[in-house]
Amino acid sequence: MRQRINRKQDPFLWKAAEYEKGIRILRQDPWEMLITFIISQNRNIPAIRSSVELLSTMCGDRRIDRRGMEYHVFPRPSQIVAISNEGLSDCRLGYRCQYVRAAAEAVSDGTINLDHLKQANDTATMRALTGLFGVGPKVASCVSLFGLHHTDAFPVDVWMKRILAEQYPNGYPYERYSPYNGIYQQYMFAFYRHHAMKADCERSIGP
DNA sequence: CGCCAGGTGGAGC
DNA sequence: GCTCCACATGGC
Repeated sequence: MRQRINRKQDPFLWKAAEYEKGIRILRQDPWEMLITFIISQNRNIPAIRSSVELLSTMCGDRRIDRRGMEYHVFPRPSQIVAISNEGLSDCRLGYRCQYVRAAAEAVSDGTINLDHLKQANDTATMRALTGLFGVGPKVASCVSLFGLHHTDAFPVDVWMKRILAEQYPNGYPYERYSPYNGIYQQYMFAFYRHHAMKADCERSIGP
């Protein structure tokens, strides 16, 4: 995946790919990606995890692991549709309650078929996903990349906006890197976050 | 306490 | 098209 990155042409991406070469994109479940990324908007990671746990505990199937520990799997669409508004609100979803419900209903009643989108082209996929209430380009591209394995999907969140502004003030060469824009986005994102974290630590604890 | 968080819909231009 | 802004809630 790194072979088409030119060291002199794009030193930032080269270095990011070198540092983060072990990173992998999983083939996660598109339905779970859709709901978790809807939940993720305008929140930090601990708050996102909390809501996903609450939602699963509230209506996901119970299972017992090999050590006898009980846990809940991620709910199916019909299970989320069945939750009352009060129940959804108890998951601390805030104003995203209506987005989660709308998405669950659309998947549940067949308005959108996430599995079919695996074979669809990127444009059709983005159009279908952003047609859902509460799903914009960021969430749609995350579902495409992590859930549908569309390697060219390029999620732009607050961190990617910073990267693009700092490292690519004259524009990012999407065409050059197609169809691997999503893979390279992951290199850049991880690299930037790791260095931002490191910088934060050094500031707070000293050199 | 105030600001920010892996954004989006809606209003106004 | 584009630029503002409200939005619920929690972390720090």
